[in-house]
Amino acid sequence: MPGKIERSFYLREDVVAIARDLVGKHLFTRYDGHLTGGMISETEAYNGIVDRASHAYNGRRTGRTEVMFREGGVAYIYLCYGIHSLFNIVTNRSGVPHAVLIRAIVPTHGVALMLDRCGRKKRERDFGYGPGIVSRALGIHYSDTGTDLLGDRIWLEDRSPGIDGRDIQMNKRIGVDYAGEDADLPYRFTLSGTGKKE
DNA sequence: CTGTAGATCGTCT
DNA sequence: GACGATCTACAGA
Repeated sequence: MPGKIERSFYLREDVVAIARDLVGKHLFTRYDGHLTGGMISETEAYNGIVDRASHAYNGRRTGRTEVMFREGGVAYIYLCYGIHSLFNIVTNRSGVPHAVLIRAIVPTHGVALMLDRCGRKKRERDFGYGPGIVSRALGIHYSDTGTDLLGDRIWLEDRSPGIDGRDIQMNKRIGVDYAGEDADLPYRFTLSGTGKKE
């Protein structure tokens, strides 16, 4: 399948640059032969052991965060608020726990199935916005953590070479007030016009 | 339109 | 035993 993003993309040093580059890429899943996917429209970078907002801050290495220390190109998915599976992409080489949270997609493939998974009757304009919704729509469960993103279950493709850097907005991350000054770092990237409002 | 309460459970203390 | 990298429903204006 041409266009699948290769390992080297995930192995780069700069997780913030990777988060920016992921905006406009496509994320796909295939469960039981059912293809669903969309264009990534919002991401957040989590910069490893020096980032108070990261689960791996200060080298915290537990059963849950262990997968973040693996070589880039695998999924880190964890349960939030007992309800939501949040999907992250592990980056950098083995031992460096960098990750990028996918906060929103613009659904493109298997939209009817995604609506059904989310219990929606019709497609609202902002369907696909929100990290919990992204996983639910794509069928991703936190038990999928560790899945290799070069396999045929969850993967990424480069289908939008025309994304203009000027269309990507940079802002502070959401829901990380506990992180002190690091909560103000401009590690969130949004494609213009795809936010929750407007 | 805005604000807020409640859901719900794996993980870490 | 407390707490989330959240979402929805519902109340009030």
